[in-house]
Amino acid sequence: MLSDVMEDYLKAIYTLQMEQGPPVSTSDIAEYLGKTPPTVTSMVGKLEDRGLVDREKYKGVELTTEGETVALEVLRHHRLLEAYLTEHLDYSWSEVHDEADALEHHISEEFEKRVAAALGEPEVDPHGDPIPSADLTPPDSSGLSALSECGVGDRLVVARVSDRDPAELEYLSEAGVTPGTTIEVTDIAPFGMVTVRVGDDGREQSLPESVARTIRVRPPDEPSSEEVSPA
Amino acid sequence: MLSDVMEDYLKAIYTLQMEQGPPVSTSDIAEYLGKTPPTVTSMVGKLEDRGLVDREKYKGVELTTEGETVALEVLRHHRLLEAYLTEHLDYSWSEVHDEADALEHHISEEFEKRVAAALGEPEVDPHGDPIPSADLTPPDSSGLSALSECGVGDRLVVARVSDRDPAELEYLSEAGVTPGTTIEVTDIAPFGMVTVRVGDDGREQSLPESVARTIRVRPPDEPSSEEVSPA
DNA sequence: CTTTTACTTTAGACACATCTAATCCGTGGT
DNA sequence: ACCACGGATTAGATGTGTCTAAAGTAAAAG
Repeated sequence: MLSDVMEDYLKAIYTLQMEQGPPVSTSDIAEYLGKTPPTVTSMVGKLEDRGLVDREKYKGVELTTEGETVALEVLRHHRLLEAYLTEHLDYSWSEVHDEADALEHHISEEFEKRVAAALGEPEVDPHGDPIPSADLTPPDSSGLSALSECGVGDRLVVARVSDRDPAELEYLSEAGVTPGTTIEVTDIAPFGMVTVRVGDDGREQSLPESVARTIRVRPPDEPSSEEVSPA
Repeated sequence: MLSDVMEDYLKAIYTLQMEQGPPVSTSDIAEYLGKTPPTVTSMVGKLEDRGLVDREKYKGVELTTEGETVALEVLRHHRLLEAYLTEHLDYSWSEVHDEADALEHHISEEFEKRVAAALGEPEVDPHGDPIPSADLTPPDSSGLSALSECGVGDRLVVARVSDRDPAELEYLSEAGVTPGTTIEVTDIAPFGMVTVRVGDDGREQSLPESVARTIRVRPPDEPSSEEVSPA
């Protein structure tokens, strides 16, 4: 049996691994979770004892296959909940994260199944994040790049936005920068501020580098993917 | 801030007070929650420090108004969840209790509001238990009696059944003994076994005293109440 | 090659919820 | 009245997750 807290650590390590690749440092985990580094050291030790992470002292940690499976399970819960709350309980895009965080550890396998069925076995959540499949094979996120890495003139489709900061989500929602929307980069300022033309109505919108870094984009058209359709 | 565990204690004390009236004994709480008596003594002390229960040592405890409000809030969550799971996620009558127990401590006020709205502000859950109103005034359960206290020949309407034992619920569901159903007591055996004719199809069903004690009934017809209608 | 600096880990403490073992009421039986 | 017995409480220990303060390590800067 794994505690809620352990699940949170595994989810955090997974997320950080996705963002920066392994190994993940103690202080990054601490900052991500709002804990102190000694707390993280202690917890990571317990996770190692259970075979959920590999660790090299003073270097960092990496999820084992088993640890990754747990993280994917939690992430599946989280993202199914986000999708369900948005679709069936009238939550807005920016409200769902905290609710899903609170509930993700406490739903049964049965609940997970029924929510997935009610949604029609979706493959992405409202933010565009991929929902791990029921068999918990790692989802493939290749083919995406960060908006902050793109150049002026690039035409792109928004694939994913971060769900961590409600204020940022609110802003992006207003701006029309949502998964499935086509955008074009019109300017990049020296300090990283990216300006984009959004969708068909030609609105221009500037985004600080810190935000652009959290937006994942893919090339437009090319009939390869499926799910997202501009509403 | 109150822990999940404290909420469970308050809910347990509330339930026991409803069943047997105050004060509630340490060992009854311990048995209800599956804890040992010293654990309960210790927890009850903390609840007293916070002004949630009144206690007389070696006698028992009773909820304060504040403690009762917390219990009602938790109960409202629990019963709204039971109703929602049954109505919108295809749960059966007997499956909902454990899921609701796990989730009741972790839903936000917002979630509570939206679930209540999605259900049309219901006043009873699927077992017939009254759902405390949003303002948390104590629900009125007068006018109900236990099936085990009734006499041969009585015609009654089932008002509530206990949601504690899934096997019992399964059995009652099979038997057609559900809230809103009209029944007639046809026999009472010396050791308390009650036999009833159920609904319109004249099936007879015998229920041990331990079960009959958990079924609450009210007199039939008399246009006074509203919500339950035999489906 | 040494020193500084940034980060990590160890040490020690605390709060919570739980247990077992031992002690302590209070009441019902004699 | 007394005493015994059942139930309640105290005492003391355990496990988890957290913190602050102190010590340790590794890598960059001089």
